[in-house]
Amino acid sequence: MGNTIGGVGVLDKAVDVLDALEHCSLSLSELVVVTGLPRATAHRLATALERHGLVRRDADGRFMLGTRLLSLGQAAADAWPLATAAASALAILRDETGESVQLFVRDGEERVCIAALQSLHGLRTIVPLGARLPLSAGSAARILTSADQTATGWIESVGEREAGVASVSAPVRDASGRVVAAVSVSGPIERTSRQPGKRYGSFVVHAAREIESEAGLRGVDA
Amino acid sequence: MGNTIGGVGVLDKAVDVLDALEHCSLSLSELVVVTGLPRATAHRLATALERHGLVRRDADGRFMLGTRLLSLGQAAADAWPLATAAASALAILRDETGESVQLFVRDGEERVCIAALQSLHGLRTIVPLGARLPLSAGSAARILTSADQTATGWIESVGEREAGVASVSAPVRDASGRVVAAVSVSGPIERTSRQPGKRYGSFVVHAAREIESEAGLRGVDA
DNA sequence: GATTAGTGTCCCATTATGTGAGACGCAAAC
DNA sequence: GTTTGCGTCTCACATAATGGGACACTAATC
Repeated sequence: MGNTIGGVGVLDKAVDVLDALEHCSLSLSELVVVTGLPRATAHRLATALERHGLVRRDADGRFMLGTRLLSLGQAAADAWPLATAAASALAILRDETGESVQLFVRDGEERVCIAALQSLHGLRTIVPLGARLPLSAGSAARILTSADQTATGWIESVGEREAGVASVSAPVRDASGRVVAAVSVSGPIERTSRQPGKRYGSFVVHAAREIESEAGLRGVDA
Repeated sequence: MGNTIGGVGVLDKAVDVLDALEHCSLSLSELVVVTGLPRATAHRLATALERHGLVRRDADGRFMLGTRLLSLGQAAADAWPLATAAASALAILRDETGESVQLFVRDGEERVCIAALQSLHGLRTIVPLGARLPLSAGSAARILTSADQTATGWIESVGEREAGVASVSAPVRDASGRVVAAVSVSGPIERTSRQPGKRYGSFVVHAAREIESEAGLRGVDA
């Protein structure tokens, strides 16, 4: 009733408030505009969230995301054993290739970046931790959607998800062979060339094996 | 009505659910036990949270923190300009001292770790990002509570907050001189000695100055 | 096979709960 | 002084959350 989309219950509205605060701090009035909630309601929800540390206020009284989200975010990251297991392998991969590297998992009809390290170059691809990307484009997306073994063990895409960006991805599989994640290297076409797989493919595949053994997915190391 | 403490509204109960899931994944029945909520209510809340990505379910249907918290956590971290500004100074401090380093800010009657790098030693202090520590103990706590200038510019504590752990902290101040954060180095007494300030004090103070100029708190660099 | 105990899911009458227009106090701007 | 904006709080109202209990299902136990 009233609200356009995605918000009828208290909880939905509360999430709307958090969403609104995700990108920048907001005064109450701004919050009202962004969320479309009545002033009194927005105020009540925001202060309720503040009571739980999910929202905090700066010196000027503006609302912003609270510190509780730091620990919850950290805990959510820990809930993916893969992400921690992949840390060192990703660091090595980043150093080997010099480009940004990511670890994606499927989550519903999207893919989520659960670990990422950025390239040290000035010009680089940036995929922030927690970013939700479509399952319809990008080499990692194809890894996560197709159950097939690729002949090479990796898949490349050039300018598919975003213009000027190329990427190579390899599947991370569990003991039963199911794809549980995708490791990716991505960077500007100018550096990666139009055959990124040729250059980075073997590194990515090796990183995937490394992650599997580190996470204990494949039993014994090899 | 009903619930013991801290939960009467939907929102409070929803937060209870998130709290319950912070440390481990839970089946519905376990969630019921932990939160004290009726089965139907716990189920409704958990699935509602799932709809928003704040909760997800593994293959067995167990509830755990969702991927949405990754991006919210990331956004919450970005909301502290200090944390990002401090990144390089903290890395240098960690390398100089070899010990774990943290950046704390006051949040209500607690202090929160908004940035941390762990020592590379096997034996090390671990203060996870987002950790909430008391304002009553530890060198960083004293920095955040006392507005005074210390003669040395740093404060040390030995075995105060936790046995066997010593730490040195220095204040990070804004343009008006108000303490906005505390930089800390902490490690096992065996390595830091009982006078950690002597060894690390100047490094910590220098890091604090570095963070101030990087964050633009002090106007011109110096 | 029948029984029991344990899941997760869903319904629906009841009422507790959140609602939001409007009043209020306080600044700063005009 | 007046006006305009802000955040905050109240309170009669009815919407929206509630939770006991029914249901389907699986896995032990008899």
